[in-house]
Amino acid sequence: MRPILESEQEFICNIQAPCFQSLSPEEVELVRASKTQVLFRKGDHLSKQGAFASYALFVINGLAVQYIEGEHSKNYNLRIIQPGEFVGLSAVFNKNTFNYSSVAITDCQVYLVEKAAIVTVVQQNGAFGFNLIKRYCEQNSNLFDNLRHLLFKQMHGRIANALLYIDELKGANPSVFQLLSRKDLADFAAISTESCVKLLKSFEKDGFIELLEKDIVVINHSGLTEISKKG
Amino acid sequence: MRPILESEQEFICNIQAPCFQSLSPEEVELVRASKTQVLFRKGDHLSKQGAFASYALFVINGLAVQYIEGEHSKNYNLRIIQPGEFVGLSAVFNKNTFNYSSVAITDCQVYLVEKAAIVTVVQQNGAFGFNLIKRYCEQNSNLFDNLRHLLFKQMHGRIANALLYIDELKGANPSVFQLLSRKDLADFAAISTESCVKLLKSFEKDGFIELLEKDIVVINHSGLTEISKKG
DNA sequence: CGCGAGCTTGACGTTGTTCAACTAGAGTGG
DNA sequence: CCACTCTAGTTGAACAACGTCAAGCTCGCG
Repeated sequence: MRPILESEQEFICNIQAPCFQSLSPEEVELVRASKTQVLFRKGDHLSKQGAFASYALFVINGLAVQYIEGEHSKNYNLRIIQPGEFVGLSAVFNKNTFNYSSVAITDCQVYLVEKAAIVTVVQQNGAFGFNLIKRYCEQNSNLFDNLRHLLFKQMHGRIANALLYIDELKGANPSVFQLLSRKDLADFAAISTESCVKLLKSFEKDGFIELLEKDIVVINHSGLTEISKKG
Repeated sequence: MRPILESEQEFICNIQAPCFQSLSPEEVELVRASKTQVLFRKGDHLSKQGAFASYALFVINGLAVQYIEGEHSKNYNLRIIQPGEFVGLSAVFNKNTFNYSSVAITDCQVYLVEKAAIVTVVQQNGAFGFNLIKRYCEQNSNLFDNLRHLLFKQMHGRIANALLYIDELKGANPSVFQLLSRKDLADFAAISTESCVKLLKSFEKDGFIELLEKDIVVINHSGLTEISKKG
């Protein structure tokens, strides 16, 4: 992770992301003034569960995995963070600690925006707040979906679901699967690495997927969907 | 569930709840105009997972259980909704369906507020939006906690946690435990009713709790906390 | 060439669910 | 007032799902 100077032309991004559109020029200036741009290297932590946070992160570029940490290096992967998404917003409004960790799986260009700036803008600008609430709502819905899967599906359904989720990202990012180890995959489904391996093999045998080196190709999309639903 | 006329003096509540404090007189009027007051009877559904929602609910009075529905009547109880809390806000900003169910465990006086009114106020009034975001954040944090418990703790820890959670509400509401069946309790910990019964007995045997008729008294608070932490 | 990390496989154990049977109280109708 | 049914609670035994362990394998890298 290294800070990036505003002068390094190639890295300067205007605050053009859709979610900043509703800001007034002064508000843009405020955000711009209270942000730092940082490059996280593959493997770096963007956020660490439980750590104090005086800023929120906004991903310009790259991919990261958001996960919950348990004891004994048991993690649960919630989602893959893509460009245009916030990380650690909750720290702004609530606890001022991150309630999840996230780690870069490719190099990531990220804005760190100071909490105070975000709070100010939200209070001034209803439209921006509205946008933020919508994002929260979406996150909330996703958490509910996660809970539903964990509670009511078993291994097969959960892995199928994880595969389908990651496969969706393949369009924008053809190498997603190569970026993830078996343990990473297992952690998306909240199962052990060994079970993950066994299930992948059995899915391959049954013609649902193909395992090439590190890549995974979904062959029978609807079949997997079926499994994911049935549990 | 029955609607209540504004003229029924005893049921008229001003919008005095803390979260409405930041509204301007016109905004208060807007909310007042687009709300209905309803009495839900014990056992009525305040919200039904998946159902369309054109309104959010605001609980004035009474208790309800918020839960996620799975197939085969397997539910997971998320929390007990108390006076002053919103239900179904996510429907306002996001999907326009409820992503959880909730059922009254005592009679509940509730405001139904039209989505449009809330959206308008949020967009106009940054402070109100800010407040709402904070509530969301809190809900989010709670969901993370729920996930953490489900993922990393086993039966004993989960039930201990559920007992402690409900016990906290006993102050404001001495009869909470009587309002909940063993299945309800089990659903808070996401275990089977049978396991719940067995665990309660064993906790009683070990002097952590006392089982009286339908009430449960926590005797060894710190012991339960220990169990809840250890898993 | 050797070493270590990630992957793979099968045997075994644990956790917690399911099933079936039994009990106790609460209502209901004759 | 007594059978009756119905629901909630209780118990133990059988079973399934899944994790853990131990061992071997492969491939990239020093």
